Amino acid sequence: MDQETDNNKKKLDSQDEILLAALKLFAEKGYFNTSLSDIAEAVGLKTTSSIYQHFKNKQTIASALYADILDSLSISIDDIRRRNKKPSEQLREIVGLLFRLTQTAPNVMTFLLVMNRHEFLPEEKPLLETAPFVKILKIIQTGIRFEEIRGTDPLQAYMYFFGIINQTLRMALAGSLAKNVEAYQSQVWMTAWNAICKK
Amino acid sequence: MDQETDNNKKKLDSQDEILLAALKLFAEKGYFNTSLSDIAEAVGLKTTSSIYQHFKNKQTIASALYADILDSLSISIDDIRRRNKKPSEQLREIVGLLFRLTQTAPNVMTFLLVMNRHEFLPEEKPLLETAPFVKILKIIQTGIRFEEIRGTDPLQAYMYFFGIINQTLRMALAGSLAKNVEAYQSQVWMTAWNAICKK
DNA sequence: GTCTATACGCCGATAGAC
DNA sequence: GTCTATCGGCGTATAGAC
Repeated sequence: MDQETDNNKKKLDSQDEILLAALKLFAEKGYFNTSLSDIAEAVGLKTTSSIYQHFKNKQTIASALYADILDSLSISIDDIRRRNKKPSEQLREIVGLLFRLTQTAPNVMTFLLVMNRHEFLPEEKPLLETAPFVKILKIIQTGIRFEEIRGTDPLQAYMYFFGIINQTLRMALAGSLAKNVEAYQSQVWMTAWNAICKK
Repeated sequence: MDQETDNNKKKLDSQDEILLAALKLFAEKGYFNTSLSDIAEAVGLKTTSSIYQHFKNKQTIASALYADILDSLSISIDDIRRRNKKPSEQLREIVGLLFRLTQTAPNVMTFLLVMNRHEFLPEEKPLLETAPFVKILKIIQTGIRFEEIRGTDPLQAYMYFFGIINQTLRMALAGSLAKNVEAYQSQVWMTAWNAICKK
């Protein structure tokens, strides 16, 4: 491995370290309650100056975080669509993914589901207009066309279905649930699916 | 009306003016994006100093706001419980109240449903442990006992029912719905109730 | 009760040495 | 790439005149 590649790798690692630390702090204390000093300290830097080597300012950290999370989510959903044919199966797997993420990467889910991003990222698109969620709406749309899902408005079906799913995940993230999130998964899925399925 | 009463009334009015302006700004821009100067300006004051006549600091404004909203909500729910016997009817009216509030007082609902209060009011109880929501859980509990609502865990029923309700209201507040909120009310109620009722 | 003036601290951000 | 040093600004909060 030549020097340039090594440098690039090192730089990417540093960036990811910062992003990871920022995500954790943002999710735990909120964007406005975490200073660049907090982030610097979390990655073992003595000053905030070094952070500016990787990011223009605090906002771009959050912005990069948002992009990364949406990207990986989008890829996962593409994968799910490829591996499953029926919209019901696709939704079932998406629910599985979200529950798993809530369990293994709660900070990611907190960033997605509980933080008010428009307060610190006013330029970014709302979640619903974002690639992965447009794909989810497409799945629902297909479900309606194939008469797996009732009604005519995909947004309304989304509202019912993910209303239940997201409320469950939010309560899990808030620590309001007695048991492990995944203990609720099958029952929550059934209830949510029942709210939108045909018959 | 004697002078003292007059003074008291004047003072209360000023406080309420500040609270109202703060609520609006908090809901629109977020707590951390609104400064005391913003609030002062909104109520026609030239400096922040005058605000300290009524509130110890910025936090106590938010705190008073939270208390006021929960109080009035609690009173409304008491009223609903008095006027209706069956849990289903009580929940039906609570849904009506929440939809109406979303329409007529969106800032109140934004403060309740979308803001992350723990970020600026870390001492305050989470919504679920709060008087009005304890009462709602009691209603659900009674519904289970009287076999109107299925299942055994009130929290889970809450999750399903208000998952759908709150997601609808949040989307309405975010401007993601095509029509007026109240246009969705009866359909949303049916779907939410169906998710928890004993068939 | 509202104002002027001011203090203080923190944070985001930059310049430049090493 | 990380550091020291430093700046400017904003926001909270206080003291005290009117």
